Amino acid sequence: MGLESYQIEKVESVTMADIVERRLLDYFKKNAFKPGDAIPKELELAEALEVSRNVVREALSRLKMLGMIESKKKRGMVLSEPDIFGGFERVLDPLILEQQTLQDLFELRMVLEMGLADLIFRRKTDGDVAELERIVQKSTNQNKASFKVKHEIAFHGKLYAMTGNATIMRFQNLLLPIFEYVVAEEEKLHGVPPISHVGHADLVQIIKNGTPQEFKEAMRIHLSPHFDRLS
Amino acid sequence: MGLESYQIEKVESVTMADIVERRLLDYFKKNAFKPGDAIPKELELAEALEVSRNVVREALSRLKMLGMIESKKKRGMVLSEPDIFGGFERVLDPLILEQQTLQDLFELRMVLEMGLADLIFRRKTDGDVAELERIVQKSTNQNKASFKVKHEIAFHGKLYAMTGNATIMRFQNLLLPIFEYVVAEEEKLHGVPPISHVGHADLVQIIKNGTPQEFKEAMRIHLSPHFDRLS
DNA sequence: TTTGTTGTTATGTTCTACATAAGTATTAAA
DNA sequence: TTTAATACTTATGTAGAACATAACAACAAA
Repeated sequence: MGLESYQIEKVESVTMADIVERRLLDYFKKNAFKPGDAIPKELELAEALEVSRNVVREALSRLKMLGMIESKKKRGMVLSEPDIFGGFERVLDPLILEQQTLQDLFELRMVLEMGLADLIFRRKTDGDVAELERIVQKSTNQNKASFKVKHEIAFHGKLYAMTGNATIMRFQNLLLPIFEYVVAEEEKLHGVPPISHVGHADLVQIIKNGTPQEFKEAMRIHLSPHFDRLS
Repeated sequence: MGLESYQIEKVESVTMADIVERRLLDYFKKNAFKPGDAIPKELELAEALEVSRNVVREALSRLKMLGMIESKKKRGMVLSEPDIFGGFERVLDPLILEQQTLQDLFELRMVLEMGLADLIFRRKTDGDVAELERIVQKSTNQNKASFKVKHEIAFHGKLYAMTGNATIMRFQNLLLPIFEYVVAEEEKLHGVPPISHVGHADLVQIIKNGTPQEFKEAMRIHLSPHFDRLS
């Protein structure tokens, strides 16, 4: 019988900084702290938690990284509106993420793109459509690979921008390098995917005169070369 | 003319820990570090960067929080597969996020839900459909509000699970409390939204016998009470 | 070969000291 | 009295030393 049958769980050493970090987060939630609220001084926290100031500073440093805490000399520290994707951004390195996670993120971006339709149609303006047409226009002449990538980013980026949702916009921008990395890896293995039957120009026409339903179907076809490669 | 026209940017004090954190991340990327690779000792880093061991430890502590680094006494530290949404999770407190961000995340979850169709149809199994039917069945009798919430979570959670995408699954689980919070806030303002014409039972039938296109439209109608309240 | 001992080493934790910026109070000048 | 310059105070930022602790390594004992 192998060792794994004993369900041995590896002992991950929990440090004081881990505990203090957890305690601080709980403390903020329990007391309904809001951005702008002052939080106790380092020495007070150290005393209350019965750890050294150093440990407290390590925990605080973590929350500062997330933008959750801001500190000024003499004034002390205040809770602040965190950068919601700050931690996510730091971790998004294709080299350190598992292949499966990269694949998952690739799919996630496609899922987003498919789901954008209703927001886009709800919030599109004539100006938006005009700019999309301008973007498509510029790409008809160019053929260089580097330009094509830029064009892809400009077009799909504009689609996200049209949702009027800054958070979704930011999220997709973070996902973009992962998407490109996975596409490049796929191309190494299976060659360049066939060009889709539905291009950007078609999508723009649908946004201009069509319906969300048509857009969803068109986007599905547009992305199908990628979709079809999923396991 | 207001001050804002001068584009005054607030001076955020950059600390040594901020710089060292940045340097470490760059260092890992530049040298193509992979999970499992050993990284220099604290003292070596401190010496190389010409800062105190304390500062190095603050920066390392941040990366440890993200799961990017693991350390063991004597053995030293190794790079490791980070928890991709670890930082995100810590920051997801409705009380400290801006109202607009909460709204954005609410929309993001709906966008996800709309976009799931193709993945679900591509990967559904008979067992999945059976379980969905079981979930719907159980809800027909119950009426209590608390049960309804649980049922919502079970049903939509199962939909995400059917995508076979652990990352998307995790993401939606993190988004869930935000979604519920926003729904609760909306109900305080505008009362309980009208029940949609398309219920869970209808969605299951479509998954069983219908097409992705039908599912997308059905999901749109199912979510429309929420959608219609968006600005 | 296995088990026990001893030393070594890198991280974990604490303590002290001082630098620095930014309020606060005090004093001097108008 | 009001204003400006001054010194004082305080909380964070940084540095350095010291010791605790876990885990590896090497050797000795069974």
